[in-house]
Amino acid sequence: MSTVSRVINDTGYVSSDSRQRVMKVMEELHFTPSNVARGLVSGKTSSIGLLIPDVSNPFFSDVARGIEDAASTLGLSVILCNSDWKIEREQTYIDILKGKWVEGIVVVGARSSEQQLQSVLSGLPFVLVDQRSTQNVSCVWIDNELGGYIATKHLVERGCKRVMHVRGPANSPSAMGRHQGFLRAVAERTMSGKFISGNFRFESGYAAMGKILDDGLPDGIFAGNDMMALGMIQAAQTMGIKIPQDFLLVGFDDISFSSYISPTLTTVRQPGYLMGKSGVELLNQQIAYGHSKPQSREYQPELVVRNST
Amino acid sequence: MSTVSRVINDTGYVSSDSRQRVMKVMEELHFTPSNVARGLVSGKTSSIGLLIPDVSNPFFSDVARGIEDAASTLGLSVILCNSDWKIEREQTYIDILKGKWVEGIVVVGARSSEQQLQSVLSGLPFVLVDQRSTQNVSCVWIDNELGGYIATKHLVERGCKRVMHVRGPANSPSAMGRHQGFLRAVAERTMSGKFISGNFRFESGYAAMGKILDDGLPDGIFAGNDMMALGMIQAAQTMGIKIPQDFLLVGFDDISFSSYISPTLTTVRQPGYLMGKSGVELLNQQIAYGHSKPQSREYQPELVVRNST
DNA sequence: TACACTTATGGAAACGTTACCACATCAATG
DNA sequence: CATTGATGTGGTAACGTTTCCATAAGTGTA
Repeated sequence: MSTVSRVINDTGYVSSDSRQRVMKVMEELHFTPSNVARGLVSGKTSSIGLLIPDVSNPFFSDVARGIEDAASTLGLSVILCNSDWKIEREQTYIDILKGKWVEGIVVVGARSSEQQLQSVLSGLPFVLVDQRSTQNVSCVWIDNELGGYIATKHLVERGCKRVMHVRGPANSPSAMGRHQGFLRAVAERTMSGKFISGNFRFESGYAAMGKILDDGLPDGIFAGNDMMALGMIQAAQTMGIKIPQDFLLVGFDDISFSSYISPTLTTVRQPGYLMGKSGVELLNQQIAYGHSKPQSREYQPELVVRNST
Repeated sequence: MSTVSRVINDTGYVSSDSRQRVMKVMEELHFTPSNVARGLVSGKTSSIGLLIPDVSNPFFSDVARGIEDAASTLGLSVILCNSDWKIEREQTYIDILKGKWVEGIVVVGARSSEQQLQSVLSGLPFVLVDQRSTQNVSCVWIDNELGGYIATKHLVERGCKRVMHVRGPANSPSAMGRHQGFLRAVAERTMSGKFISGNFRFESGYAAMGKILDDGLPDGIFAGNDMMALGMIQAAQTMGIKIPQDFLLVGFDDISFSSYISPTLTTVRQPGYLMGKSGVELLNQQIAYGHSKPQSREYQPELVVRNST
């Protein structure tokens, strides 16, 4: 019924008499308008997709929370998709999301290349979060290179002579950026910058500590993220190595646990919640204003000094 | 076109000639069938709602991951809703989810009463996770009372004479159960069981440590969850109190950080991932087999002994 | 030949909305 | 009085599928 539609959407002319009658009946029948039917006719489903490696990872769960909060404010629902960093799962989820006519997708820390995403999504708005765009795509990111530089410089300024980096996985742009920042800071002082590779997980930080000890302990270590730093702290504790007495340690991310652990961890803050929130805002602009020019939002990495240095 | 539908759903009679032609065209046009239209006609949207207090909380993000994995296996998408423990937001989200015709809802650690949920959902399948049902509703839970008992008994067996409990918020059934288990264990030894209240967050554990010190330090503390236990560890460290030398500490949940911190935390394990997974399985049974008898799945709390005791 | 059954195809209704158009009433204006 | 504009109401097509029905050709059997 047209009049019912007008009442629900508060559009057009409706006499207050009809309005009241309609409202009363809706109340009685516990009537909830169908978003599905609405979506079919209008093409707007008020849903967006969230493609993220793993919500149970503390950094990503922060991002996810920011995304859901912002989306909720805009009246958008979020469909959660965990890709586990697998391109194949990313593609599968994208197909599903397309079938659901989501209005856009927030892609967090994806493995698929931008070309892949663009071609698969074929026109569906999307935003990259925690990843810089080289093409013409909206994105939210921080300058990982600068972050790596800041972290390393902090170690040097604290008087470290031999610094090391435990970097993230080879195929991660973030890990790459931080590593380059590390190398730049090291080069400035004509120091050598040794590094070993991890996978961003606690266990790999724990394991790294063993390898490092074999090579002789440096006096400063920059860990590619907080989870690995926590692993290193735990390993050091087990080995009787003291932080910051025996070496200084800097992490990256500033997940909440970094300030809950002992020693509290000096780290480079990445505002996950905010980045998620911004991602949705940019996405919403694309959705609302059609194919406007893609925008990027860059956050500055920020050193948070705590007890580990 | 009927034939296209038959090809897509692999149903009815289609000549291999037509099938090939249809598939070829679908390929060329990058055709993805619309779940929205499908949902409208069939009433099945292949989506479920996830109503959870806060995904950025480590225990819940584990649960959420379990839920998404299980749902994905069953071909269901998950719509994420963070309620922040607010009844009002729970209700709002439920209305939204109903409008979206989700096939069911997994309700994790809700504040709304079962009666409220049942009346608002009016027939829509749902499952309670991390909460026991007193009505006739499917649920996945652990015996919090037993968990509290085990934790406290462990302290007593380790030789504690004066034990205390830092419990969770008054309106949380989990907090209540654990507290009761604590009281039972204490009563068995005719000990007095003092307690103070927190809100399950790190900060409240940190704050609790201060109050406890004013009253004189007990030799064993059972914290209502791991986050508060971590807060207490951190506070103790600041105050120069040593764990387990000065007092023993037991937590609850076994979030991953409990084994990443120093001292590693003795705790009562609650299998969040599995509980989420089971929740979806029970929900799916309700969805698939109509209103079959509600089932409940109970997990046993399990003591994990580490260095804090 | 006549009948039944299998295989194959397309037409039409239905799902629950919204957008658009047609129409009706009433008051104000010239 | 005729015209205009504001106000209000209901009919109908459309969105993209699936389900059901009608139809038709081909094959085997009595």
